[in-house]
Amino acid sequence: MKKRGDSAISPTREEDYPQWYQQVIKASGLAERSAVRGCMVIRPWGYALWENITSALDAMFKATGIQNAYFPLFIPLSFLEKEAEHVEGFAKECAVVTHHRLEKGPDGDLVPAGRLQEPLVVRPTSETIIGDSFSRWISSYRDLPVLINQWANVVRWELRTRIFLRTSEFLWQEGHTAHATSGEALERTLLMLDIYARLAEQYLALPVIKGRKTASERFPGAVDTFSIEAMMQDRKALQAGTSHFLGQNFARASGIKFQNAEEKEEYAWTTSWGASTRMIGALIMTHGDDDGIILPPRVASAHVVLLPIYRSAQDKSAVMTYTESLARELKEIRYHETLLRVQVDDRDTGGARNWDWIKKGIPLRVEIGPRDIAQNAVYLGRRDKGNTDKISIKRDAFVAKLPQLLDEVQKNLYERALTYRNAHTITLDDRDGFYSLFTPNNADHPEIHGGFALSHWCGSSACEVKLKEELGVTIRCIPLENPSENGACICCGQPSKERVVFAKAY
RNA sequence: CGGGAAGUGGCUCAGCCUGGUAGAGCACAGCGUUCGGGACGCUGGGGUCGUCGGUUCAAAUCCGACCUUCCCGACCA
Repeated sequence: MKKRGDSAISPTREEDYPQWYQQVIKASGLAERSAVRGCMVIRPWGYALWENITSALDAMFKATGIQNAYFPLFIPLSFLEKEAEHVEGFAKECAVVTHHRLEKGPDGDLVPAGRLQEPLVVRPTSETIIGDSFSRWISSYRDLPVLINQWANVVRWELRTRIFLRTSEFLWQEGHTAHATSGEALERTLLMLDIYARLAEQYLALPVIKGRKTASERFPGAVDTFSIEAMMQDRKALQAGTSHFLGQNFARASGIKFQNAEEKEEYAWTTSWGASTRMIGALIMTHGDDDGIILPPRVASAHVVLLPIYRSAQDKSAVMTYTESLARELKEIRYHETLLRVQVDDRDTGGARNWDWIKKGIPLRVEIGPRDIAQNAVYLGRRDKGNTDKISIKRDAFVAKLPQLLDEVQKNLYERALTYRNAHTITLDDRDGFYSLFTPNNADHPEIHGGFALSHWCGSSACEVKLKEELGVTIRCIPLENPSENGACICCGQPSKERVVFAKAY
């Protein structure tokens, strides 16, 4: 027997967190790097997870009156030039299409030909092209609100990519709405933020902080940006969804005007909001352990795998019959809004088979052998427990308890994550303590350190810049549910009325 | 884009300093023995050593350029 380490993934989180992240993804079969710079291939196990996330989100959107639509991948360059701050923020890091044909070159290679009169930008986000449609769809207050979402891919030519967290191309949804009043638009902005928080907490088992971004972290062209922020196991913050109140800035840029009930012409008030495949990165880094990823049952690519165990051909036929009948029975069981997703793995690959599923993060593993059949039972392992922590349970009881069992796993994951976040969220008022929290002991190979610091901030961007330069720490958000409290800025000591969340971030 | 490291069968890597046309472990296929177990034995398939160019009788090995990946930083809508 080949000896392996105590854990399936090497290095462990403690040893090298960034490397652990890469290895966990590789071992899980969620995704892999592609031949194209900075772009990933999402494999079936990862795409199933994404589909479960999207269908949950999509249902929540539609429940609030959102309709899906689709807009072009290409945006005329001039569109991006319409909103001044938007130009500032998006001028860089875009893929640009300049030609529309390939011709055979002198060496037999293909060379671009047919130069476009106006270059097309591969959408980094679609405010401008959707705004163009909105400007034609809207002419009266009776046309409002317009509530649109699109599921799409976008391209941002990031300099440093990381699978799921920041890839050149990624999948997301972007919602765009237009309203007759500022108040209604703001309400929509916050409603969508709530939906993201609900998705994170109830489906992904990620505790998040809802908050407002500071001016320097705001979406270019937005009046106000809100986000949900989660803590990863290296104690860095990850923004898992954003919702923007755009005021009338984009309406003005795209000419989205309407006549109000008083017959006066007005610009519409717009919002935009998005969540992406990055959420999968958040899920991996929040729940993963040194044996791989752990999928929360509400979105898991599959809920349970049946692992038949047999020796003789005779055993095999009995075990397979039992396994298949159990699989059929399980597939009928409802779990929240779906049916149970059941896998049967009858490969004869010894113990490696069990480890494969551990690394894939499936919530429940069920072994079925002659011994179990004799007792009309199954042998059950939970991914949120140790890999040898398995129990025998009567088949009937197992079937009856399954949804409840999955909910226990779901709850356990959420509570573990919340406990971790709370343990590393520190209320800090002294500057030295703040600096030591965010300074690693080994600068060349930083250990896991830091956390969320709840500290006062005077409101000046000078202090933000200073802390970012000296510590690499930024204000992740100003929590929405924030008690008013008098204090002194952690950086400059000027008076402050509330605490904000400081952290290192992805 | 700046600093650092690296690119050799699917994966992890050795070989490179001291040039002579490829190795290991894992994975994979077949057979046998096992088996509630990340099993063992035997046999076998698979790589023109990131790309292009240079030096040389000869290059994975030396030189140059480029590409890509990873880490840190800047950037991150």
